[in-house]
Amino acid sequence: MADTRTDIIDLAEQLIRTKGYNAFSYKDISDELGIKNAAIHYHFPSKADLGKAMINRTRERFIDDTASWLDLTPKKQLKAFIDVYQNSSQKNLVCFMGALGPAFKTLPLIMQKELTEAGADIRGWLRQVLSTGKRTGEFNFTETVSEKSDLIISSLLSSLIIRRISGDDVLSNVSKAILKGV
Amino acid sequence: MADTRTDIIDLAEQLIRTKGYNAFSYKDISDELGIKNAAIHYHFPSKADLGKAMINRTRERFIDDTASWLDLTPKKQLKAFIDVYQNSSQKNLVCFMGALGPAFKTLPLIMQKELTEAGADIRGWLRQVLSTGKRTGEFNFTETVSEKSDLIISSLLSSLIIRRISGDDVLSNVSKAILKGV
DNA sequence: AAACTTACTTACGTACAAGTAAGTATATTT
DNA sequence: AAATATACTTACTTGTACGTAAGTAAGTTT
Repeated sequence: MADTRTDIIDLAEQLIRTKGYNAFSYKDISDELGIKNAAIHYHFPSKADLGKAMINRTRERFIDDTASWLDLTPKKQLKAFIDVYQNSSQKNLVCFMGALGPAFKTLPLIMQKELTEAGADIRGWLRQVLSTGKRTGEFNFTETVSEKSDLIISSLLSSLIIRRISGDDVLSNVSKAILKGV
Repeated sequence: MADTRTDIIDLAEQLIRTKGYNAFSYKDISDELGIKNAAIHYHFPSKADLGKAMINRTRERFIDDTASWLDLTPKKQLKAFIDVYQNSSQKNLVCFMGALGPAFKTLPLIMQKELTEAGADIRGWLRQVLSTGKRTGEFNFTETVSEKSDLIISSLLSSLIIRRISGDDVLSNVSKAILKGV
């Protein structure tokens, strides 16, 4: 039983994370799914609606994921978080923030808003995990929580981008450096 | 004395680093410079030629910059390197790798090649600086040189991207974390 | 002075993108 | 059985992009 709407978001996500928002078209999706471009407009009147839906779905998945990690220790939560990037790295996909962030200003406003909120979700979660780990003594980094959090999230995000450019498994190095330094 | 060719590359660089390669057009440049789009085609027959020229100029600047830092200690060289990003952060520009990397596959082959080489230049330079600093004892990080190098360059690169999304001065945090951990 | 080069402009061509209005077939509700 | 909603297709409009062929005006070289 094909759920066309879901299929469209799936493909949009893949296209955005390989080509970026500005370089994919409804035709890329309609060709792949064997439908007409107007069928996509039926589900998502504008391209901005589709982009927003994709970001929103990712946000909801993140909330579900982190909820399922609640019983883990901070270090294991951090590892689970890194695993999400590992998964993307294997598929040679950049994350949605890496895909959409550089051209932020070109995005429709409803996408900008959704993206900013998604980023705040993720950064907030990571700070909270690092903070808890430091309090319980599992972590003993010397930087502030904000500094460490931004260092970690930044390095994860662009390890996927640099992989694109260099072909090297940058995430592997970054992941080891993060875990040694925490 | 107006050097149109240089003006075009200047604008292309700014546009690529704010909107990305796929979202800027010859019209953006011709309007701004008060010339016709065909004038740009005169200097750069294809958009790929312009993109390649912009990357190449950045490469050459990097080579000049690092050459001028040769007498500095590794730590001061690292600081000078971070300053380049600080400068971009103030102008709210992402770096060229952050701008072009995510949509790498959509780029013309001549740009892909130039970009890959530019990335290798930068990563190679940083590894060498870290390696020297570790040997002389100025640095005492516990990670391998490759791990540390990739951590640093990744975190610098996307601190500019996350700044776009969040509005926060992420680079300030990242920069402090890097210098504490080296 | 004739030939040539440089740095453009004018005027197109082709392609493709987002989006829309109207029609249609199938299933569901009343 | 009639009306309505769902999930599309057909056919089109409008806008913009990259790129090119041909022309031109101002130097520069021979």
